[in-house]
Amino acid sequence: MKKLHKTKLKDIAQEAKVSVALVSYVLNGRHSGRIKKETADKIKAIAKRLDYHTNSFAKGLRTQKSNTIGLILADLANPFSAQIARIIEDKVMERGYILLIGSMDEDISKFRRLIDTFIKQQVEGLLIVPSENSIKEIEDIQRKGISCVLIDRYFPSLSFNYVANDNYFSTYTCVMNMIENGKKTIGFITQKTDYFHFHERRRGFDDACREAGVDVENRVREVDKSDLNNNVERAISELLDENPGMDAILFSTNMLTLHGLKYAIRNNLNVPDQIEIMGFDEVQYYDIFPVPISYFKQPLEQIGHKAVEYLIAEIDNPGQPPLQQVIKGELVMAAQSGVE
Amino acid sequence: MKKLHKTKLKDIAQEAKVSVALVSYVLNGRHSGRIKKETADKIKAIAKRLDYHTNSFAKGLRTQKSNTIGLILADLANPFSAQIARIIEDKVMERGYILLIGSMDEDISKFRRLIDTFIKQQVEGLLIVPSENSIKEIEDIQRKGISCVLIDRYFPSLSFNYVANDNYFSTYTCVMNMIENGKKTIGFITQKTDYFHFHERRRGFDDACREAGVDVENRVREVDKSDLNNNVERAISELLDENPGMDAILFSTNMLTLHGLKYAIRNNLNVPDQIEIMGFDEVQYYDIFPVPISYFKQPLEQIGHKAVEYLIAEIDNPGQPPLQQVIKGELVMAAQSGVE
DNA sequence: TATAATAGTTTAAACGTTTAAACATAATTT
DNA sequence: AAATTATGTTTAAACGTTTAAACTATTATA
Repeated sequence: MKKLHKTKLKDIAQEAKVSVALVSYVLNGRHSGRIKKETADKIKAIAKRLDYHTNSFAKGLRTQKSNTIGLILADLANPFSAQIARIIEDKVMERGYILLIGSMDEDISKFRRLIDTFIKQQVEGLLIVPSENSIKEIEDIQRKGISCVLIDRYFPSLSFNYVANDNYFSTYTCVMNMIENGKKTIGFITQKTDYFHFHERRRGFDDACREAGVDVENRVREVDKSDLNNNVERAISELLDENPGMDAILFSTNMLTLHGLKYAIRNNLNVPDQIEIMGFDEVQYYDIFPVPISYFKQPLEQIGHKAVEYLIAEIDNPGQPPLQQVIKGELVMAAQSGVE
Repeated sequence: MKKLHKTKLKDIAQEAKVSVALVSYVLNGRHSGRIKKETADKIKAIAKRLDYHTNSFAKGLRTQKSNTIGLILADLANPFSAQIARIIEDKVMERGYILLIGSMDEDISKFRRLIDTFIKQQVEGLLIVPSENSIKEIEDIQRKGISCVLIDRYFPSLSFNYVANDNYFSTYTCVMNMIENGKKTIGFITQKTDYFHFHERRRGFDDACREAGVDVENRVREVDKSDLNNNVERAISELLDENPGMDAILFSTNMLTLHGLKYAIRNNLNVPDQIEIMGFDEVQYYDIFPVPISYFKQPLEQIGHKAVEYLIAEIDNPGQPPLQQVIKGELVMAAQSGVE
C-alpha cells in the first residue's frame, strides 16, 4: 500500500526556504513584477522536480472559481453528440476551461442527476443539447441563475441563450437545389416529434415547395421513432406508390437517410437518375454506400465554437439579454456519379 | 448582474439554530444514531427548501477524496469509444463516483494535458483506452502511483491492470465457424499497426486456419490506415484475384468491414453464397446494408463493468498485484437471408 | 540626515467542509 | 445522592490555496 505524497506548496516553500505565499505568486505568474528572477526560477525548478500539480479543490474553494464547464448531451452514443463534444472540448480547453461531459441518454432523471452533479462540482456554466421533454429542467436551471447555453435544440417559448443550425434554411435549400436540378415531385420523410427544430425543417420544406410551385399535398410522411426500421420502409413505399414519378426524397435526419439508402439499394432504385436521395448530417458511412448521396451538412464546428463563446460571455456577464443565433450550414453534393 | 447566493451549511445552521457541524452530520447521514429525529428532519427540510448542494471543493479538500474517476478515450468520435463511455458512465455513477471524460483524439500532447488536468482535479483513478504510441505516458502514470486500468488495448510488456476483449478468441472463433459452414478459402483483412490487440487477432486467424488445415499463405492483407478507402478496395480485389474461389473474408475492424460491404455491393458479389463477409464490432448500420453479415460482437458491457470494478478495487487497495482479464465476446450470425 | 519610494518577501485570514473530541443535560444505575 | 451511562449538540482544528496588507531592507530623494 504505497503512500503517495502529493507535492503541495508547502513542500516547495520549505525546499526553497521561502514562504508559501511567494511560491503561490510565482507559480501563478501573479508576481506584481516584484519577485526576484533568481527566486522565481528556483521555485519553478523545484516545482517541476517535485512534479507539483495544483490542488483544484483548495484553489477552487479559495477563489470561488472552478474554471469548469459542464456539457450535457442528449445521447453520447449518437454520432452527432460525439462530434459536437469533441469540438466543444477543444474549444473549451483553448479558452482555459475544463470540460465535464455527461450524457443523459434521453432519460430525464439522469438529466437531473447530472445537473446536480455539475452544480456540486461548481461548474461555472452549462452547455446543453437538450432532449425532448426536458423543458422543465431547463427552466429550473434558468431560475437558479446558472449560466447556460442550449445547443442544436431550443425552446422558442423560453428566453434563453442558444446556438443552433438554421433548420428552416436547411430544408429550404435542399428543396430549392432539387428543383434547380429539375426535380418535379419531391417527397419528405421526417420524424414525428415535438422538437421545434423538426418543425422548422418541415416549414422550410413546405415554404420552398410552395414558392417553387410544386405540390406538397401527400408528399410528407412523419414516422414514429419506435420501430423506425419498418416505419421508414413503409413510409417510403407509400410515398412512391401514391406519387408515381416521384423523383426525389429528402430525409430529415441521418438515421432516416440511412434507411432511405437501404431501401434504395434493396429495391434497386436508380439513384440519382430515377430518384434522388438527399440526406441530413454528415455520416462517416455515406460514402461507403454504392449510391451517390447529397446531404445537408450542419455547421457543427461553428455551432460548437459559438456556443462556447456565448457561454463564456454569459459567465463573464451574467444576466445579460439572451444571445441567440442560428447558423446556416451547407449542401454537400454527391460526388458526380459515373466516376468511380 | 444578479448575485446568486449559494446556500452553505452555515445558512442552514443559522436557520435551524444549530451548529454547522450538526447540519453536516445530518446531511451526511453520519449521525452516530444520536441525533434527535426532529432536529434531523428540520435540517433536511431547510436544506431542501434552500436548495443546498454540497460544495465539492470544500468537501474534497477536507476529506482528501474526490469521488471522481477519469476516463480517457483514444477518440470520442469513434462509436466504440462513445458506447464504452456510456456504459462506464452508468457503472461509475452506480458505484457513487463521478466520471470525467476526456478524448485524446490520438494526439499525445492532448493525452498529457488530460492526465495533468485529471490529476489536478484529484481523480482517484483513471480508466484509459490508450492509443498506439502512448506507452510512455502510461508508464508515467504507473510511476506516479495513480490507480489506473487500461481498457480494450494493453501493453503486454507492462505489468498493468487491464480489461479487454479476447482478441485471439474472436478471430479464432470466426474462422472456425466459417469452416464449420463449409468455407474453404478464407481471407483476412486487417490493419497495419503495432497494437498488440491486432496481433492477437492475426494470431487467432492463423492458428485457427492451421488447426483446420486450411491455407494461410497469401490470404492475409494488412492495410495502411492512411487512405483506407483505396487501400481496402485494392486489398480485397488482390485477395480475390490471387485466390480464385475464395469463399469468405474476415475483417478485423468495423471500418474495414464497412468497406468490405461497400466492395461487395458495388461489385455485385453474391453474399453470402458465393462469398461470406464476416465483420468485427457491432455497428448500428450493418443491418441497413442489403447484405447479410455476421460479426463478432465485443463484450462491451462486460468490459466496461469489469474495468470499473477493477479500478475501484485498485483505489481501495492500491499497489495490489495487477488485475488482468480478457473477456470473450460472441459471434452474431446474420439473419438468415431470404427472409426479408 | 531624515524621508520617501522601491523591491522583495512574509503574515495571516479566508474559502466551506468534516470530524474527533469536548461539552451539557437527562436518564439510569449504584 | 453520587456516579455512571446515554443522548444530543457544539467546539475547534484542519484540508491547500490565494491575496490584501504588512513588513523589511535597500536605494533614491529632499
